[in-house]
Amino acid sequence: MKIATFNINGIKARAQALPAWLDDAQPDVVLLQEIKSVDEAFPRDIFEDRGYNVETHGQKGFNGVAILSKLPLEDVRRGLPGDDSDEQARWIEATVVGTRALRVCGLYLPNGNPAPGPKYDYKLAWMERLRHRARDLLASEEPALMAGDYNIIPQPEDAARPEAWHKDALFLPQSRAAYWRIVNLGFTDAFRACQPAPGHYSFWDYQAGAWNRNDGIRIDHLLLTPQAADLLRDCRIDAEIRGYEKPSDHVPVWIDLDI
DNA sequence: ATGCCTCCCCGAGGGAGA
Repeated sequence: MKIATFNINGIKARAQALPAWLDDAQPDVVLLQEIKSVDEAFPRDIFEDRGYNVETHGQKGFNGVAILSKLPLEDVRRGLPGDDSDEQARWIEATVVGTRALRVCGLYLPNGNPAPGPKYDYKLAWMERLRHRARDLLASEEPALMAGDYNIIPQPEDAARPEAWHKDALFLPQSRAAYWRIVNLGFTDAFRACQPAPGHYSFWDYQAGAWNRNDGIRIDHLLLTPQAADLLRDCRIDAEIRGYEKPSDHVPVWIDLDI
């Protein structure tokens, strides 16, 4: 089973590039971030015509997450637990019903800049809520994953120019500590498990020719529970589509699970 | 680089992103 995460930076702006990638890559499940659309305006037909079930958790203007799945989806839940006053659409989860059930969680973790400030406080608070959900997910002892745009550069080797990010919310020690506090509960970073080498990125800024200079960062991650990690066959980044027509600033990261 | 693009809101220029 091929499962991808992809921050598309607006469904309207990606109405060509996203289907083109789907037709080429043929993922079974896709976790989308930054759909920047309300549920009613999401172009479900594009995906249903290709055999995907579609579940969205959108909001007007920005944020918004979705799940596409060729297999049935059950027990869909929207919103990260822990703060009923949080109205930002950054979390959706569901069970993919195949030969064996797989719980998939799609997330768009807050950027947090500028740090310090209220946006950074929100990021750290959101990560603490994420830690609680992660802990419960591990306790289930089922194959499960949390995948999406984490807005975290885990290690210096995950940035082409780590020195440029030292004061950034994506790389501050406090941000990385919060990320590792979650991973170290018992998750496997699927990409690092398959590819130990530095120099692999999932985001390149639109500005200053970042793609042409390969000035990237790796911030889109798939974290697997032990029961899912046991099924991991491969993990790759489809970097080449960053150079295609009207790309997102992120590219897809995907895993192949033996399920 | 406290921002060189791009996306969204709308129907001008500002917020947000990373």
